[in-house]
Amino acid sequence: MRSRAIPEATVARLPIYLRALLDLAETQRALTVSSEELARLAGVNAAKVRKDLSYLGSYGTRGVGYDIEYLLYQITRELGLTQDWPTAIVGIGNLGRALASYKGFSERGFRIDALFDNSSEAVGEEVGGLIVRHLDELKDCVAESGLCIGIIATPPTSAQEVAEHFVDAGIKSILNFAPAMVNVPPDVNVRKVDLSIELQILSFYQQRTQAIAAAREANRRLNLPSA
Amino acid sequence: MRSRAIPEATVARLPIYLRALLDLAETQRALTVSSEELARLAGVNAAKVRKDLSYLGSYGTRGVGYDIEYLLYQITRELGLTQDWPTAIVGIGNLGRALASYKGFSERGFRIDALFDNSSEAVGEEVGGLIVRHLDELKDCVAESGLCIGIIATPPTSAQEVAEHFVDAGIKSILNFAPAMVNVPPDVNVRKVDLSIELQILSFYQQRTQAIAAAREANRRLNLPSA
DNA sequence: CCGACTTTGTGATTTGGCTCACAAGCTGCG
DNA sequence: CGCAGCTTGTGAGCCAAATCACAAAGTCGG
Ligand SMILES: NC(=O)c1ccc[n+]([C@@H]2O[C@H](COP(=O)([O-])OP(=O)(O)OC[C@H]3O[C@@H](n4cnc5c(N)ncnc54)[C@H](O)[C@@H]3O)[C@@H](O)[C@H]2O)c1
Ligand SMILES: NC(=O)c1ccc[n+]([C@@H]2O[C@H](COP(=O)([O-])OP(=O)(O)OC[C@H]3O[C@@H](n4cnc5c(N)ncnc54)[C@H](O)[C@@H]3O)[C@@H](O)[C@H]2O)c1
Repeated sequence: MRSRAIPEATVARLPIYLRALLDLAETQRALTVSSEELARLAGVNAAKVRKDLSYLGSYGTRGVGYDIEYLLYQITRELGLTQDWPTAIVGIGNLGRALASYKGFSERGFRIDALFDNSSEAVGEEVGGLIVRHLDELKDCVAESGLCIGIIATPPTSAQEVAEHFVDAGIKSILNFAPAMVNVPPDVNVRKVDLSIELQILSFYQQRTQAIAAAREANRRLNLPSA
Repeated sequence: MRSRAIPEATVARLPIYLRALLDLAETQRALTVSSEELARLAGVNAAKVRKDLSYLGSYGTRGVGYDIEYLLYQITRELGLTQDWPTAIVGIGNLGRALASYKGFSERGFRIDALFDNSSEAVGEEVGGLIVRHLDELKDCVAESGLCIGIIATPPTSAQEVAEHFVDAGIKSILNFAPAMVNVPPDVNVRKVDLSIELQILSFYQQRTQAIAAAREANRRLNLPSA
């Protein structure tokens, strides 16, 4: 067995390769793909693709490329997507509803199995083919149906509370959409998705280029050489 | 003027500090905050906070900490959030609707100003106080109301097409929710948010810990020393 | 005003990941 | 079979970012 330490940065790219390979497999233009082409599809450079794939083992053939089906299988296996991951969403508001009715998750092995809320309006409602249950039922539900992944889609003020419910129920992987930090024991893995942050980063770079353009314009008017 | 090159990693954390500071400012417990406390609130370590803030200038006071209001203002300015950024969403389906009715964006200076779709069902409908318009009107609309940021919330097959509409209309900052690469000219900034990828990364680490637990269990049964 | 204490700001070092460049290895053809 | 042409796999060097560690600069109590 080789060194079983795949760099984090590589893990984060495997799903991108996976998607690109699925697209390739569908359009059946060829049985193999070169690191060059995969790089183009994934939007990274070829050396990075090769290095990333080399952490999984030597699955390519020199002079030919990578067998698409085989590579698909290996990445799927490495990411743990050969099994389904029963997933629960807590907080069935605007975002929770969108997530609950999204087909793309189950296509990738994430079966949304249960929805929870604590408001009497939401509980009992049907969303995306599931009945919304009360948060209090979470623990029993995890015990019964072996839920593995928890998604937080409540307002930020409730995020910590919901995280604690998840931890208490034995869930070890949490995806948090609320713009708030949550504290959990070290054996629980939390990932945060913050959509506002992405916009703010865009804002930073856009402002910067606008500022540069404005400065250049000002210089031009003053007949100074551009910096 | 000091070295105007803020590391990317720092830029990505500024919004996190901003949020933490806003929380602090609301609960008015103190006028200043130490790097230690800010670090705790932001979920990073204190040295990193200090180094990040030092890129903006020396806004702290030794022995005391950082003035919350002043730091808030500086980060806001640095991120370009002293102005509003008129934003458009294309693709008013499940996700687009959730985004359109989300109040958190406008609170942070991202005013959702226009919604577009290309299906006759969606066009004309009212969502979050705005009338959905046809994608063909995008260019005129950008010219009129100076839209700055474009959000793609269409299926992946349409992502490239929508991106080209944005580019054609002169938009320089794009946030892409569709799981697909888009190619744009180098002066356009695209950020991608892929929710499935986050789940897949969780899956990887969960599978890994499960595998380790299973191996340990197997060893125990065989009366071998644990690895 | 002094000395104990707190907290910043930043050089120095370490770490992790990216890129380059090329030998190794495969294919196919004459 | 040998050679030309690809493409992988990976060591080496490079660069950005994380962390460390501490002097500098402030506060506060007496
Ligand atoms: N809607 C978006 O597009 C969007 C975008 C970015 C971030 N977010 C974030 O996602 C989260 C959800 O956003 P939303 O727009 O869906 O909000 P929402 O107000 O529409 O829905 C929140 C839901 O959570 C439920 N809830 C509240 N406290 C709860 C608790 N303790 N236990 C269980 N359920 C609880 C509420 O009953 C409600 O149904 C928020 O944190 C928001 O900041 C949303
Ligand atoms: N819904 C979710 O929770 C979720 C989660 C993760 C990712 N996504 C991604 O976000 C995107 C949108 O998801 P959704 O669930 O809202 O899909 P959806 O099918 O509900 O909505 C897509 C909308 O885009 C419109 N559209 C299609 N082609 C268009 C075009 N060329 N120009 C303008 N409008 C067009 C459609 O008319 C529809 O209204 C998808 O790419 C999806 O993969 C969604």
